[in-house]
Amino acid sequence: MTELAKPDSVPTPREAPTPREAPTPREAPTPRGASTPREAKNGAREGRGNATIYDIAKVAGVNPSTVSRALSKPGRVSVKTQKLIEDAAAGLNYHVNPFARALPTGRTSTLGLIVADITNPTFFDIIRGTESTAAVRDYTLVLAESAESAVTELMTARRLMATVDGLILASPRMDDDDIRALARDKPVVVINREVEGVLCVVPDVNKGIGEAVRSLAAHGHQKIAFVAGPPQSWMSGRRWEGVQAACDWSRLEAVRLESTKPTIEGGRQAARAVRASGATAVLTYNDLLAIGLMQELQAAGIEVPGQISIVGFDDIFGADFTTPPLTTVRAPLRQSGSDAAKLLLQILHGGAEDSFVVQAESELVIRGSSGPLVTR
Amino acid sequence: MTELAKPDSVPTPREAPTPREAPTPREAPTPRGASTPREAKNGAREGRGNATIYDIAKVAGVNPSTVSRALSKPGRVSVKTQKLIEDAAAGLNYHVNPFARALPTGRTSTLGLIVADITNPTFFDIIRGTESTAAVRDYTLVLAESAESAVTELMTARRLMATVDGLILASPRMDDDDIRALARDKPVVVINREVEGVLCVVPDVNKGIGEAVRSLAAHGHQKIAFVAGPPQSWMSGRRWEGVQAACDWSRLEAVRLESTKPTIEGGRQAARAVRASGATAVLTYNDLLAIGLMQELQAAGIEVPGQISIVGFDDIFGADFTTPPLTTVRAPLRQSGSDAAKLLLQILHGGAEDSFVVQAESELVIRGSSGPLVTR
DNA sequence: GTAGCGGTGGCAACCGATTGACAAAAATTG
DNA sequence: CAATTTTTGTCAATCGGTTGCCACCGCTAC
Repeated sequence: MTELAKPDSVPTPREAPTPREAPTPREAPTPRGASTPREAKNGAREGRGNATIYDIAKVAGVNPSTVSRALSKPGRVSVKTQKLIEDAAAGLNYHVNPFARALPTGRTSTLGLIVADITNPTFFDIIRGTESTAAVRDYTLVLAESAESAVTELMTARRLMATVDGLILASPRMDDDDIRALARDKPVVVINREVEGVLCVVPDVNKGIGEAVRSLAAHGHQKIAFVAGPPQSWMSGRRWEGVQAACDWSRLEAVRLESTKPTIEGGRQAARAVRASGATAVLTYNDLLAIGLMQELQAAGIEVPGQISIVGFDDIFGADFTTPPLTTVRAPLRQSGSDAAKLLLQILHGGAEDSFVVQAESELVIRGSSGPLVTR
Repeated sequence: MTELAKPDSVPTPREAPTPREAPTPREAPTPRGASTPREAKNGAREGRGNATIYDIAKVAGVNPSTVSRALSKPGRVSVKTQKLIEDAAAGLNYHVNPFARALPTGRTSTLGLIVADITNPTFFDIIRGTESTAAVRDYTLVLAESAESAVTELMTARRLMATVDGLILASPRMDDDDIRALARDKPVVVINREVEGVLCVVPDVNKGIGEAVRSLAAHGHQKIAFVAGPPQSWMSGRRWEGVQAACDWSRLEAVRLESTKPTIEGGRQAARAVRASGATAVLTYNDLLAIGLMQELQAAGIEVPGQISIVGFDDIFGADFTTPPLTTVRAPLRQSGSDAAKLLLQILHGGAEDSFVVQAESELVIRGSSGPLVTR
């Protein structure tokens, strides 16, 4: 059967297998790199490459398809053959080839995560959360960054789409429409932004903001400044609205100030505007701004919180290293990452709603940078 | 030939192609999910799934293999066909299927990175460096963590090995032998540890340590304590040796103290031993230990640096948030990550030595936590 | 005794791209 | 203009799993 006894060339393609006794054509030793004299000792599989289901099949004396079933469809084969195959697999130290599996099925056991800027510590916790939940379910995390550019982001997303089962977009910069287009292809979850028709994980900012404003009001502050983040940031808008609402409720005055960039440097630059505003308490779009602001104010001889209270946002790593430690509205970053991954996994397996917003809780963490005014 | 004269079905598989006129078997409309009545309108490729080289071939009127060559082997096909194919590809919005490519070739355009603990900020910069260089060369980064366990680490590494072209191990916890075994399979680069016979990227600790010790000596310190990291940490050992050598050279006394864990908490716990040691200056295995130590000493009313100088290691994010800001021996973390990726890419393409140690430079960053003793 | 039936296992067709071998066409040369 | 070399394109096999369909097996039931 399938005698490829041809001296060279003409490999007798798929010769008619006499139905009953023809073994698999794999029997034929036609090594891929026949040109390279690597001399593959056939049968023992010692050379490059790992064991395949065909090897297992040979050892266990069954058909490859049976091996495939035994290994992925529990209950589809008899316990006896199951054991036989499992033993053979263990003996050969078998591991499935993810690519070979992905090709026909499309399943890759891989989740993609795109962050706007790996440099930004806010994303550290999101990455952590995502990686750890993914790992628990035996999914691998693929990480990419968009360098704060909407174009790069879209390109990166498209590239990742090909290799992952689902995609997580953390604080995406691209259009709502682009996101929806992506989501039509494969499951997508967005963190820190609401997009109609797409699964989103957004922290409930209002609780933490309410706590912060009430705390400031209780300490006698009357005018509160909010240092905003980048204009494209959906979150920045929400936080400002939250601050306004909470101030209205507590009958405080709220003013909005802009920042050049949401970094320590940006915080430093905002100091002048803050002082000019006459506010005695400041909430900033994120912790980095708060830290920069505090450094600059302190350098100018202003007491924190004696003369001005500062409250940040997020509670990033290091927020408690400052002197005084930073009071901040903690966003459940790690949980958001984790929730996003869970949601994605749920869709991939159980199946869930197509559109849903998860509300994680934010809370005020009172440290040293906020407090009563000290009149001297 | 091949008469499998089954009564019905029988899609005439791989019918002997009369060499000259038989069209490709793909022509036959036997959709995969024939059971699901999805009614794939044949030819226009509008349903699920993306365009393939077969679609391009059909549009351009050439053979699929020609398409493959046009798209990956520059110069192998004529400019005319090249253009024809590229246009068709663009028109169909074609993207290669990475799995289909990986299956025969083994190339995945993916790099794996395993870190001991995603929680540890030291790794953030390594991740950044790796991701950015990988991205520049159009490689994707796959991230995994080993939860500080040698066993998990090895398992994770084995899992990743299947999907990546090369692997980067940041501060690995596993055996030298296990690492070498991994390296036999695919290119491996180790960061922050030297393993005989494996490519390594290790910072040259001595320069920074020398600067630190000389600086302390210049400020009149005579006895220096080193708070060590985990016993399994190769780096911790090297740093202690460096401190000893530098102290010998400057004729200072060096004592080694142990820590329970390399975290802020561990630093706090080390405060007692530090005070008991009688040293007036401390170097710690990493910044986290330094920060915890400083917090605890300050809480006990000790002046930093007036009564005791503290020097950390690494210069992680946030090291300059403290009051006083932390003096530290900066390790080129980001560059290490980047170098590791570059090295890997070099092996995968150009080819380089099999064993090589890259020495990146460390340097002292003087901030506020070190200085002269203030006798009162 | 035979029809009916659920449980098992085998066959072969895929998934989409790559590549060695080779043939046809084109370009070069004598 | 024929002989030879170089391009250029085609064929078919292959990577390693997955899966629809069918055949066969041993049982029970009528």
